[in-house]
Amino acid sequence: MRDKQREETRRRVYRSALEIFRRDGVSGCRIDDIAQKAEVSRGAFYFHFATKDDVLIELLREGEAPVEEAITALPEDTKLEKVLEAVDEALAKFWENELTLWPDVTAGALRLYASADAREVQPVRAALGRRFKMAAERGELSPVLPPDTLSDFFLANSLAAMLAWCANPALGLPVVLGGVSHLFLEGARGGKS
Amino acid sequence: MRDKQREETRRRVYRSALEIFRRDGVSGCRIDDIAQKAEVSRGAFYFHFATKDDVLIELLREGEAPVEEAITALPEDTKLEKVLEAVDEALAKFWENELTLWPDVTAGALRLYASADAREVQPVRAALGRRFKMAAERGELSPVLPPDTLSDFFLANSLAAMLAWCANPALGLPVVLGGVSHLFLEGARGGKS
DNA sequence: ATTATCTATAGATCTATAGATAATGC
DNA sequence: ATTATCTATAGATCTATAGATAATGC
Repeated sequence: MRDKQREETRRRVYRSALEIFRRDGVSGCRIDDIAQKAEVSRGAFYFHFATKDDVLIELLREGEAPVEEAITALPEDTKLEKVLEAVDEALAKFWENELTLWPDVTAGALRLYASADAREVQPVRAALGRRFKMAAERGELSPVLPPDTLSDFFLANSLAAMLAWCANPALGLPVVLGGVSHLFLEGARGGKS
Repeated sequence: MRDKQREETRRRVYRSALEIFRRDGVSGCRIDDIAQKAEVSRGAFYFHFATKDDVLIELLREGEAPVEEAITALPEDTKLEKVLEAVDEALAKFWENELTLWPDVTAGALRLYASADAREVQPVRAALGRRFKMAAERGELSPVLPPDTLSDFFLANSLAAMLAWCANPALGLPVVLGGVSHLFLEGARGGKS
């Protein structure tokens, strides 16, 4: 009962915060406005979230779920190329309409990964790492670099692509992600078909 | 005389801000401490820099100069591989000891590039774009993607590599940048030697 | 009775701006 | 005289925390 109440308030604060972020920008908005929309005191915001960035990190975590599901939904022997296509599609679907928030989300993510808490659960990283390993065993990848490293490069690459897309959104997120992935795979294959 | 005075104060505020940023973190530090170290009023900080991020953007701009010089110092017919090596070296030299600041610098850069001011001078982007174009004419690159696009991908790639390096600095920045560039070139060549 | 959730609020810090000072232009 | 640089400070907003309330555990 208490748990339910807390989660309900937390979600209300969370959704209100994202609304206000989209309207006024993350750094420009006032916590008071978020609290007012959620019909709680300003203190309640800080009870649930230490900073504005923590709201964005929760959004980032929610965005990981569909990507992880897209990976695990595929048979284990799926060619890596198809796995990466699925990742791109899931990423694009979730973030395509968050152009305004994405720079701040990334900034928050950076602070998170650079901090000590980076050792927390990273479901997408783990799931994708497994697929890269299997692909390497099937001979789909150049053996020059370890599959773990390649997997991390791929994710960093996609992140960078989304930044590039923010600066110049005309191309559309699916096209940008697809282009970068193609380039990456060419390099990772290292001459192999 | 007035100009000289202003620039001197501005530089003192700039250097003090970076010192305090490194000591207390960007979001954690107080403007008062910066102003006190620079021996000016807090208002003087805001006179020269609208926000803390603007100080970081100035650092980013200063970091572009040595990279641009490293590019233009090479003969025009230098192989692209050598150009990228020079870029990596200049990047690593400037940022290697800024591990603490780099996540915040990137975050500031994102806000800049996502904003309307993104149309400002981007000397590195221009200089590197020229080299990619010349390399394409010499047949060093796959003709699948336009050289401009490849050039932007390379920069985004290096940015992503520096993020990855922040999360896991054990490898050392030159190694990480070199690895990513190698991977990129393999892909950009598209099977060509 | 104890604890988790949230409110109310004091004190810290920031942002915006009116005004002081000294250099510049005429 | 006018303008650019900087200071002083009022008002806005945030952060930290003491205390109220209501659910939980015994």
